[in-house]
Amino acid sequence: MNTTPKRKRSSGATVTTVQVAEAAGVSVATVSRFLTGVTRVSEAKREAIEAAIAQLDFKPNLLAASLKRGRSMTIGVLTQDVNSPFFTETVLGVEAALDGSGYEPLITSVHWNPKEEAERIRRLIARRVDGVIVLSGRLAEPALRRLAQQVPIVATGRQFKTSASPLRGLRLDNEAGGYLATRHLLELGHRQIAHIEGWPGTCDAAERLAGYRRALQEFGVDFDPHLVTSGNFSESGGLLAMNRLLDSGRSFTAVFAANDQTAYGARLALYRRGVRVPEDLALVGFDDLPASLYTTPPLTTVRQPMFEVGKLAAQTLLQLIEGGPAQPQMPTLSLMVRETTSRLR
Amino acid sequence: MNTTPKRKRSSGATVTTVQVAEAAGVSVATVSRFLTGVTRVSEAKREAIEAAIAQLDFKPNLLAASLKRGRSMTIGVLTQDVNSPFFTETVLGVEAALDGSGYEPLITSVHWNPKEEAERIRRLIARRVDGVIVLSGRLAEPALRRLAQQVPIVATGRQFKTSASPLRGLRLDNEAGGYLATRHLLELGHRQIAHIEGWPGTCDAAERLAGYRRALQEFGVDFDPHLVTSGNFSESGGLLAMNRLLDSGRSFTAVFAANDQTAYGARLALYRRGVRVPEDLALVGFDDLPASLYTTPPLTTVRQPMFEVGKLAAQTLLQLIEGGPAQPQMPTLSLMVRETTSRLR
DNA sequence: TTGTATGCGTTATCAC
DNA sequence: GTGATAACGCATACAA
Repeated sequence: MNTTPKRKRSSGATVTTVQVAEAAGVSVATVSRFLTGVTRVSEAKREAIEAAIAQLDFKPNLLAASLKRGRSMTIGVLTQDVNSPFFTETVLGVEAALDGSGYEPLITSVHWNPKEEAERIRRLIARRVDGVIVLSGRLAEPALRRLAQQVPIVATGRQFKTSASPLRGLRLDNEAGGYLATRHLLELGHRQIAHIEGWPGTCDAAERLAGYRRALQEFGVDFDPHLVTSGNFSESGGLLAMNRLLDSGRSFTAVFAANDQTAYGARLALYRRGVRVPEDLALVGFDDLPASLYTTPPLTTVRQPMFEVGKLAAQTLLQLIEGGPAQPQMPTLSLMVRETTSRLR
Repeated sequence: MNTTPKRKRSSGATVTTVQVAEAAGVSVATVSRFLTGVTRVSEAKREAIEAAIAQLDFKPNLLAASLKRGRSMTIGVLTQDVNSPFFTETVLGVEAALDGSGYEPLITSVHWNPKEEAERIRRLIARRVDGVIVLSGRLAEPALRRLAQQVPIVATGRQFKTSASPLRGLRLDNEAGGYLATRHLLELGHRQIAHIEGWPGTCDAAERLAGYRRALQEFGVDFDPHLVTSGNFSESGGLLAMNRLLDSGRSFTAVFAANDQTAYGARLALYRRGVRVPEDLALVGFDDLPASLYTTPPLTTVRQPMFEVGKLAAQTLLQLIEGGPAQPQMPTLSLMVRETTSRLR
């Protein structure tokens, strides 16, 4: 130990259970019992301890407790982008589910970087989190499975082969969402429906496209590859894609964008060119971000119940930690009909 | 200890430095030195330790290290709403500043609730975080100052009387922002300029209003209280306020909204009534949220450099932790002229 | 450079 | 119900 007392807070040295015990005239064990509530403590000692704690301004050290217990009562939450409503809404759901459970979330963001993702999980494990929730992770399944041997993991937006290891995937039916969006347009009379894809190569993008194709087929509309152009789930991607579509010379009366952000970008491209929505062109998004209620006009979109997904992820993880079975039932997608779609005239 | 081994991971019992030391044929101290890098270790032992670590799949326990060191190398970040771009952008700045410093952020959200805020900080202290960053906190100064005696705290969106305790406030000049927004409208020829206030009673709201009044005065325009109506920094508040303004019968050609979200709501009210922006009415926001680049049309707004604020907050906190002086220089606000404002015709 | 011994603050085991 | 005491896993003062 240093002789100089390492710059402590004003109150001087840290006060520990030992000092509380001394001041209260009991043993540390009793103080600990009082704190954890695991065993009954007599009324007299209880009061003495309470007084001592108040007088000394004692704050229990969770670090020490966690070390001893072997559990930290924290769960790590990895988000790709703290700046995206899509993720933050899920985090809200996680927080809601954890509230009152005794567990606390430890949120970090990894910026869509799989290497950073693995590194973060390792550091969380080093911190001895009791479980990890990965939102829309990009880490390969084998790597994830290896990590799951050290700590239970629940990942959203993914599916895994087996549920042997404490690893669960929570995946919404994106194909059904794409189908819902496209069918809505078809029902409104549209037949020339373009699609701005999501990030090429991702499951989400592929499944939404598949749903789009299934709806077309169901209505007897031929699939036209020229009406499909790729985006990247971002506003700028949507803007560029919309411009490409407009410049292609193909005619179309509706657009299904792979997500809301893509739709926002597409909307701006249309505004710039004086194309009215929905009079000249119908537009449907995917996600139902909070902002979609206040776009001009409010966006028709497929609602992803991310709050519920977050809640479910946390509940599933808790079950995994307790050693339960954990076979979660996924919520379903729904269509939010607003003002960017109207009957074809 | 339980006789049942408390459900350990597949690899069996946790592997510690002791076992690594045994396997490598050295002492625990040497293993520790290898891990921390505080002292040189001979090449031979170093290799032996590395081999042992790899073979045993050893993961250092940060909890134990933190307990021993008295520092956890984590800093707590309190955000009011993980779901708001305003906060999440600040968090990004914090992460950027912390990156490479050895410290890791521990993010939690407290939903604008001062009681929860205090409780969260206490729990963070229990976890022995080395510092706390509070984003737009609502906790009263005395309470905050008391907590700051236990751990250094940096709070954004606030100012404090003295800098005696390890507590710093980081506040942007909101008055200057309100002035900037209003002057822009005045320069475009507008004279009847309405204002939708922020949350009544908050500093931010009051200062932005003050800036609005100063600009009016500077241009010799009388302040008309009927052109000011209160909002609450949210979309729905902006929508309601805009409707009130429109229904009041007063004439005005421009609106300065207290923040971007308010402007989004106002924009929707205008769309619903067929009022064109900016042809019929100019609109200015405050914050420059990422979404404001993609509204229809893109929103003219006052940019709050929240990323920089987050960075500055983290840097200031780090200095506080090291015991430095820490008198941060705040960045300034700027106007982002986009497409919701035009010259009065 | 390396090893020994001790302690960080708490919880859990055991005997009373 | 209560009190000694031994861990939890790691870092460091000290001696070598």
